[in-house]
Amino acid sequence: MSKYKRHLITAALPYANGPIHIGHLAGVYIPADIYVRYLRLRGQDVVWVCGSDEHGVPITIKARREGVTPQEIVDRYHAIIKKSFAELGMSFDIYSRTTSPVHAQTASEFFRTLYDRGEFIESTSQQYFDPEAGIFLADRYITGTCPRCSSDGAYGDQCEKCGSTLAATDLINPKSAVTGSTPVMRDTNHWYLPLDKHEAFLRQWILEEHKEWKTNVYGQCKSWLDQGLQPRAVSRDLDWGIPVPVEGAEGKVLYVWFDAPIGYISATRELTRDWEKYWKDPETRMVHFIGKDNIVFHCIMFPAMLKAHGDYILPDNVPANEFLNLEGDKISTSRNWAVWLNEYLEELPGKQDVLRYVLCANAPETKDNDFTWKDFQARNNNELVAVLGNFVNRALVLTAKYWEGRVPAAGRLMDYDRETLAELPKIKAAIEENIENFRFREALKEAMNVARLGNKYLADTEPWKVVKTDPGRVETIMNVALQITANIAIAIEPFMPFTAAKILRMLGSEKFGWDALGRTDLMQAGHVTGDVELLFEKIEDSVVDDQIAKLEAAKQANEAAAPAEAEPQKPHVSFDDFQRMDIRIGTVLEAQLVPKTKKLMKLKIDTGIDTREIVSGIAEHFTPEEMVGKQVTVLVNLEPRELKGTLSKGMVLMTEDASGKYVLVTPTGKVNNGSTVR
RNA sequence: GGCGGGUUAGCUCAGCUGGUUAGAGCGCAUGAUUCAUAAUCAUGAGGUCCCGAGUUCAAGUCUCGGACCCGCUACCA
Repeated sequence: MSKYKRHLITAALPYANGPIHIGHLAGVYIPADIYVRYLRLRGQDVVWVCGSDEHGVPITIKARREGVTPQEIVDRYHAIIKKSFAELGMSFDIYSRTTSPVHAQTASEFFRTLYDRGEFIESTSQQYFDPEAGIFLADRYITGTCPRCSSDGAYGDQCEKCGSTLAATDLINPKSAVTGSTPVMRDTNHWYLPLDKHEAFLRQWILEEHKEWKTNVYGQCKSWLDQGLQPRAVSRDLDWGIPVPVEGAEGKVLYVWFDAPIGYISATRELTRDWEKYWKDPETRMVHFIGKDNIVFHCIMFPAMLKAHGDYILPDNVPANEFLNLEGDKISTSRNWAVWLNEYLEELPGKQDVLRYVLCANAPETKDNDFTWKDFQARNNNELVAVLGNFVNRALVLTAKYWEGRVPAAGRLMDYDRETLAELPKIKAAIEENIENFRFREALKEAMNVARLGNKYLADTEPWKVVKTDPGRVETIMNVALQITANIAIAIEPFMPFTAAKILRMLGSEKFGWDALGRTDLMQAGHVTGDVELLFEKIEDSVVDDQIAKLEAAKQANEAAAPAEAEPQKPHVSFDDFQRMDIRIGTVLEAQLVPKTKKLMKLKIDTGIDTREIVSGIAEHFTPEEMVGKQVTVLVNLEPRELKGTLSKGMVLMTEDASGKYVLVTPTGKVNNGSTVR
């Protein structure tokens, strides 16, 4: 750390299509906040930037589904996210957004610089253009008749009826899904960042020079590098995003993964005129806090972009965390299986530090971890209340009782006093060592050891007894206890800033710097402490029971209300089109898993016409045993296709339930094999 | 299937470059204590370190094979 003059810390930009949940917090924001607060306490020059990631396709889809503009979607979630972060005490220097004008300018300039230097591969192709909307159409926004199976409603990238992978130009009678008008062919360009060109550099930089990165990060990078990097497209045909700053690129925007990391730069630029020294001076140390899903973008793609640009520094470390589960299940927005930060803050007011503590103590640093409300309660009651809150309370209550809140003078220290106080610098060193190596849960444990030390000290010295025989000795004991209390306020500040502030209020002290940690003269004799209050309160069973019940209820309500997610209707087909499909009822005679695949099952089906083999992607939802004997609905004249060595002749029709499990479409009564569906 | 990560006490996790009786917090048991939100302190009981083979004087730690879990990716017509 010492060889750097300043620090630039980034936390992954949350995607503005939903609120923040505990998984985001435990994986990214709480560790980052701890790290930043620590650096600031040490008096380091540090800038922490973040903001909402507001471009990309999912936001446009959500907007369309709700019948509002993408801007309305991102405005809504940006506001929610920003507010809840602030309430939790996330100490960003700036929380910006990628729809800001500064970002548009920054991202454009960045792209343009690479473009002008010839860092992109430009690939020209013929692509459909919607003359009515005035935009190029992404493949998926074109529909038409499939050249293979003649069905209507095929998409420009593939036909969902026959499964053929198509080029949009193959479609017969193409239509724009945006306006319904007939698109025309025009030349269009896309830009690719040739990652392969930077492979040698990346290999050296990561695999040789950053062996200290976390094993998951290093391993993931090595895996990508060993497989060989490919050019990656950095533009998309979309009307939501930063326009590609090149003449004739109407209707094209920067790919969200090109755009988003530049958001870090933009945010810094919005924050300070001095932004360049944070991004371009090699004496700046940059650290990206992210989740494991972002490793490739932050370790391969963004560094390649920065390197191609040439002026920028590269990250010194990318401490990616694993994922947090909730009550044994994956956190899922679509299934509403999550603890949302904005709701937590409303329902458990004043408990910011409890959440910060629990999520840090249980952070998924090396592997996926589980958050349970029972654990939340236990950590609050058995650790925060019993160990930390209790010690601070004991020290202050005794002081209030014996000397009306006046700090007593320390007399002659006994060996045990000295030994106890000598622990403080050791704990300080341990916290530093752990935080600097991104081991926050261990660091937090060390910080809590200060309170444990205090509890033990009081139990061993027994001031409540000694006061009857040797009041002078008790003055020394309580002085020591109060020094320990002041040390706690410093040690926990990065982790639990609200509690640290509360302790300082109770002590009647101003904030100490990190260097004060370990000192034993923080509380001066005669100083009068403030009013004593409880740091934490016990959490009753009913509180966590309510939260668990809420989770279950939300999940069930979500499943019941599943139709809200129904796909929009596809374009009309003619009766003739429908009649071309030959759908029959058949019976499964045999079923077996296809070896070396996860999803495929080979079925032998009596269709009434014949007995044929069909390979179906249902192995994760059914066992072969339960398939045998079932009547199923089969599209029998689907063009045969070879799958894993078997010619699959037809398709078994399925739907899925709210949880995503496949459900067979079958007649309600027994019918003859070969009966047609019409 | 390919690749990455993981598998250590009831629970959640540490164990760095292989080396004495494998650690911590919580939980549990017993005892002490009463200043404190019945909180605290001490002591203790809990482990075939996923399985198998190998290298080594010595393996939780290295090598090979296998099982299971989580990601990314391919297969889903």
